[in-house]
Order: sequence, then C-alpha cells, then structure tokens
Amino acid sequence: MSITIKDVADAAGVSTATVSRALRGLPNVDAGTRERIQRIAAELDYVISPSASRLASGRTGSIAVITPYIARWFFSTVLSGVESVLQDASMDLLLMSVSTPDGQQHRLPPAPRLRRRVDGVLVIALPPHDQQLHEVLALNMPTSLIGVTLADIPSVTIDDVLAGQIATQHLINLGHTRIGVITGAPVEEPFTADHDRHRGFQQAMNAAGLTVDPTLESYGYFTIAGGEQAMTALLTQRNPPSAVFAMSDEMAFGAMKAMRSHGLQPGRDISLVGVDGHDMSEFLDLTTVVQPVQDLGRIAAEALVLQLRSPGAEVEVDSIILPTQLIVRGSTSPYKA
Amino acid sequence: MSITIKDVADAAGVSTATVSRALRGLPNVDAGTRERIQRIAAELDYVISPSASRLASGRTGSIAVITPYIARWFFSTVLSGVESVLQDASMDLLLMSVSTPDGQQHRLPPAPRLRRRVDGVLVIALPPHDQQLHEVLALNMPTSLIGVTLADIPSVTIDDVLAGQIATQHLINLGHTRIGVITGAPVEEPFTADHDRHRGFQQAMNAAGLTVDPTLESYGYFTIAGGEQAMTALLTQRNPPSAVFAMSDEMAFGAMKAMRSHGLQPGRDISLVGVDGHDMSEFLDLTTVVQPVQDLGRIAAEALVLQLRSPGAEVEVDSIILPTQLIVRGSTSPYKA
DNA sequence: CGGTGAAACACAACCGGTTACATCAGATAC
DNA sequence: GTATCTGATGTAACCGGTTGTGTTTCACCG
Repeated sequence: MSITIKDVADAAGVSTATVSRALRGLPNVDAGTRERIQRIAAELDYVISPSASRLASGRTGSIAVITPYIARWFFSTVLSGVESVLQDASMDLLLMSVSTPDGQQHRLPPAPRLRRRVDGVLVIALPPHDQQLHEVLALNMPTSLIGVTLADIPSVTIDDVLAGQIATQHLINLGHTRIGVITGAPVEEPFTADHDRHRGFQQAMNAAGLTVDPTLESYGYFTIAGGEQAMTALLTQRNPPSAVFAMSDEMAFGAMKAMRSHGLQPGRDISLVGVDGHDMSEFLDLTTVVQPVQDLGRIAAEALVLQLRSPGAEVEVDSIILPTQLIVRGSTSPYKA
Repeated sequence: MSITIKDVADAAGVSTATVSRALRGLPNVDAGTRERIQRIAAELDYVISPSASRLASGRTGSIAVITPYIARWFFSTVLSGVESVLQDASMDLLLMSVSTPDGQQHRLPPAPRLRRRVDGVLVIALPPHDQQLHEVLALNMPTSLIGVTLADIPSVTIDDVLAGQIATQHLINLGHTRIGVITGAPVEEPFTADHDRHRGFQQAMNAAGLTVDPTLESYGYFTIAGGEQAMTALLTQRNPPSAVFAMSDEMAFGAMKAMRSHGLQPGRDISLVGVDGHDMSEFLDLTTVVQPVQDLGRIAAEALVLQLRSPGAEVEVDSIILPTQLIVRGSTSPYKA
C-alpha cells in the first residue's frame, strides 16, 4: 500500500496529530519539527488521502460547476476563468452539465449528486426559473450565480439592461430609426439576460422617441442557426429594418449569414450589433458590446472560495456587476436613406 | 447532522452491512429486505457519504480530465462528449487544465493533484513529449488519450495522416499544383496531430508527383490570429500558392481574414481547406475534413469507464481510430491558370 | 432424522485522516 | 521556590461507510 500519515509520523518520531498540523500549516507546531516533518513527508513521497481528510474534516475541498452547455463559447469561456481560480486555490472542480450536449435528453438532475460531495456550487447562466436551479439552491449550500441574478443569492453579471441600451443607442446615434431585434427565446420569464437586454433596447428606443415595431422582433435562440432564421424573417418583411440588434454575437453571426444570402452586406446595407465579444467577432468585423466573460467566472469563483474560507463569517450577499464596452467595427454605419 | 447508514439500518432493523449491500445492488440480500431498505432510505432522504465510501472502498468514482485549453472549440467539444458519458456513468468529472508553453500561467503540474484522488485519467491532446503528460502517465493509473497516440497507452484519435492526405488530395484533384500549408508550431516532435497531418500532406503531394515548396509552409499555432499571420506570410511571397491547406479550421478562419485583407476571396482567388468541422466552418463556407470531435471524447470516456468497471481483467490496450469526412464547400474550387 | 450447504444477515475490523482534550516541559510571575 | 501560563505534542474518539469472516436459518437429501 501507499504511505500513510502514520508512516510519516513514525519516521519523524511524532504523532499523526502533529504531522497533520505540521503539513497543513496550523499553529502550535515547532518550526524545526514542522520542517523536519515536511522533509520526511517529501522524502517518503507522502500524499494525503483526500477521502480520509474529507471524511474526518467534513470539507470536500471541491466546488461544482453547473452549466447548461459546455461546448458553447460563453460557457466554456466562463468555465476557463473558474478553473483557473479554483486551480490556484487548490480546489477540485466538478463539472456537471444539465442537458446533454446534442439534445434534450432527460438526465438525472444535478442536485442529488451534489449533496455531501462539494462545499459550494457555481451556476452558469441557468434561466432564473429553471427547476434544476432551484433544486440546487434548495440544498442551501454556498452558491454563486454567473450571468443570472436572483434575490438573496450572490451573483456576478454584467448590466444586461445597460448592454441593451448601449447597443441600441449606438444604432440610434448612427441615425437609424427602424431597428430590429433578435432576441433569445420567447419566454415571459423575467430577469434572463435576453429579457434584460430587451428592456434596455426598449428604454433606448423610448428615450429616443422611437417606436418598437413588434413585427421587427425575432427569436434566435442564442444559436447561429437561430440567428440566421431570425434575420431571414426580418429581411423577408414588407418593410425590413435598417439596423438590427442581436442579443448575442453568435446570433449576429447567423444574421450575417442570412444577410449575405440575400445579397446584403453587414455595415453597408444593414447595420448589425451584437453582445458578447466573441472570439470571432473581431474576425467577422462585428460591432459588439463586449462583456468580460472570463472575468465573470473568475470573480464568481474567487468570491465563492473566499466565502468558503471565511470561518462562519456571514459574507454579505452581494451581486457584482462587471462593466461592458462597446467596440465599434465595420458591421455598423450611419443610416443612409 | 445528516442521516447516516446507521440510521437507515436501525430504521430497517438490519445491520449497516446489509444496508450497504442492499443499496448497492450486491447479491445475497433478500428481495423483500432490499426493497424495504430502499424505501426507508428514500423516506429518510438518505444520501451516501462519498468520502466515507471512497475511504472504505478505495475507489473514488471520479475521473480527471486534463486539457491544455478549456475555452477552445476542439477542447470544449471533446469535453462535452466526455461529460455526457461520465454523467451517465455516475462518475465525477474533475477538470484540470495544464499550463502550456505559450500560456504564461505557471501553475503546479496536475500529476500530484491526481494521486489518490481519481480512478482514471483522460488526457486531451497534450503534445506527446509534454513533460506533464509523462508525469501523469508515470502515475500508472488507468488512462486514455484523446487526440494523441503513444505506445502502450489506449487512445482515441482520427487518422491524422489520412486527414492530411484527404485535404491535400482534394486540392490536387481540383488541379492545384502550387499548394501552401499552414501548420501548427515549428516542433520536431513526432506524432503530434499537425505533424501527422503534415505527413499526409507530403504523401499526397509526393504521390501526385508534386514538390513541397518549403517556402510555402507557414506556422499558424492553431489560432485564428496565427492563421491570419501565416496566410499573410504566404500571400506576400513572390509566388503565392493557388491553394492552401490549413491544419485546423480556426487557422483557416484566420487565413480567410488575411485573404480578404488582400482583396482575395476564398474559393475564387485561392482555394482553402481546413480540418476539424468547426461550428463556424459551415457558416464561413469553408471546405474541411470533419472529425467527430465530440465522439472522440465520448468514446474515450466510455472505454475508460469500461476498463474501470471490468474487475482486474486486463483490457487490451487498443487505440481507436474514428473516421473523418471531407465536406466540400465554397472555399475550394478548380484551379484556373 | 441427522447431515449438508447455501442464502441471508450480523459482527467488527478496517480505510486514513482530523481534532477536542489531556499532558508535559519550560518560561514567567510573584 | 512554587503557582501559573503557554506553546508543543500525544491520546484517542470520531468521520461514515465497506467487506472478510462468522453465525443462523432452513430447504434438501440420503
């Protein structure tokens, strides 16, 4: 078998308790003793047993990340931010997605698989009314949300209303008045990202005294294909918009494709603005409201780790809002009648 | 505190041993007894303690996934395949990314963090000579590689030589003779994906009696930006190629951008073929050799789970090769002098 | 009807740490 | 010189399961 703490203790001529304290940096250990124990442990190539440590201490040293998608840009980028922080904090990252990658297959919900298994949970952009989300919250363990806000739960997001406003205002400033919008899904649930961005859109329109034409709203489901369909729908109207606000870059990509199919060029014939700052947006010359996606994950993870490390101290529930930035590229241009 | 197996045992009037066997479906438990125990456990909302179970049994029920990148398309797509399988197998997925030569992050290597912590390891496309990879292999635990092959280690890949051949042959079939290539990094390490694809490229060229012009080889580092630079280098030659084989779709995207910057149109002025089947390749009308990326992860995970479940039986080390498929789109066209 | 064996279950020894509490030596205080 | 305190360390009771080794029951057989 492998080396146990007992072996180290014997080799160092101390008790396992002292070894445990010495290796974990606890106080009340003589500096010399600690050093000797560390040396011996290294020599013996001793590795602590996480299972035993967890069982005895009650802490698992791991955090679950729950996400609806793994392979989509936004989610994998958030995940990379989270991972980097957890790695530095020496915490294990348990990855769980709540839907199968290809389809809507029914798999067992994550909540039961979390109990007694992790110290905290990070949830990426699940709809605020999602049942699985609430099952997770019902576990009542330290949790942080990313990309969603919910009362009394810590969260890290951008100001989606503002993002919608900024994007829309940009189009308005360029002189556009007939502005279309490609939203996510036709849900009436409040507070989702697309809902908020839509509110920002409306506010900007209203503030400018412009009408929101309901026939210029189309659903893109946050996918490229969806964005393409949505844009096609807008273009085949009797009176198409001169500018379009797509609520995600990926939908904007789809929209660009639809425009090309119709012989139109983004920025020349129709202005298009997205939200995200997707890797490809620069490549495709898309004007977009950039959000610091990796930081969303990073900061949420940092906050959670901090909370787990602060002994009992009731960390105040705060929702952190990160800034966005409009990057103007070739896909938007002044309105020409 | 929460319910323990003892509570269930008492409530059912049996020993903890019987509860343990009953709930895990082991034999030698009366059908009636088992049912009763299951019912009582459910009523009590009993959840087994993973730590205790792991400590006692020696199995962790979790698998580590080691990857150089999380947010890149190939890696996150593989990961999604892996996750789906592990979820179905009720195994925990520990995600760890490793620092890479180009990534400046100096973080502790994954190998030490694996010991006693997971039952098996899945490694995604680490260079075959990577030190961290070999540290992981030295742990001598069940391991499967994805996107790399190494002697005596199970792996799941595509035939990269063949992929290179197919892509190149496609260009040759179209009548191109002056063919450039955008490879990954200037390494002399054998057996990496780009090395193999390059070999396929050479083989196809040789078989067709064409010369491989070393000045038409450029490094794209598997990134969009790198592909753009590489293509720019090719275009600014005194005698540019009429067709280019980019060893990944993302580098091909960059190449497309470079072409546009030079007023050239992919498929009309210069033919371009990639490898991957990236989500955006259809959108950008890129001809590419599609590899089943998600299946790579899925199948590797399935094999590993199977190995872990087969009791001691020496599963033969086999490297699985998945098929690729050339998808011809608008970025390639016949050579016109 | 005693012998036999298998099925069903109980006992208890682990698995390998953590930590409250006890102990002990040396320093400080008086 | 003794009482007191403090820092360093040992003792041992857990943490909550798993599993090898009995023990009991009972059907089956000669």
